[in-house]
Amino acid sequence: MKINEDFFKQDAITVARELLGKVIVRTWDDGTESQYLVTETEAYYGEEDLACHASKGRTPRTEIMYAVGGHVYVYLIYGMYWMLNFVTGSKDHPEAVLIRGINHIKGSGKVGRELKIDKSFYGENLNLSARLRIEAGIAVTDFEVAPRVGIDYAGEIWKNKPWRFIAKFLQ
DNA sequence: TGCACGATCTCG
DNA sequence: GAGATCGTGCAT
Repeated sequence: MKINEDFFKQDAITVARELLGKVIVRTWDDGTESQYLVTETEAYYGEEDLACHASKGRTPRTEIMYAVGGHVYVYLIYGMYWMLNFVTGSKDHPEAVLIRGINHIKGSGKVGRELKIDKSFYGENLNLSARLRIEAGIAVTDFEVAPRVGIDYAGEIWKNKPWRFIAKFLQ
């Protein structure tokens, strides 16, 4: 079952938590589908969040984060890994949720590789996409909260925000 | 027009 | 512990 299309209009922290246990459905070029349960996420919230790419303002790369929730934000990191994010919140307020883990797969770089994410997914609308959609999955009430990973440059305040969510099942 | 660096992973 | 590998943002 498809989720409410207003789901991604909530703030990034809420969406990151609620995304645990949801299902990412990937439709491949040959028409077959694969389903992945979301197990780990991170929230990036607003220009004031120094760990958020939008903290440097609107650029061609971050532009999509300023769109209303429900769009896909992807970017290349370390020249080899495509990171999958979902834009959240309202128009003109940059927020996104990074998918760090699905099923048994841990590590956001591996998530992008498993789902065959690339530049062409940038800006995709989840409510219209033929390749990617989110469906209601199982309720996750047992999860861990932790600081985000790999953002030492963001300074004490932002670096320590407990905006990483890890589902406790299947660990 | 050039350069340093990253929301990472894999292999020694 | 280092290398792979390249788009982005900022300095020239």
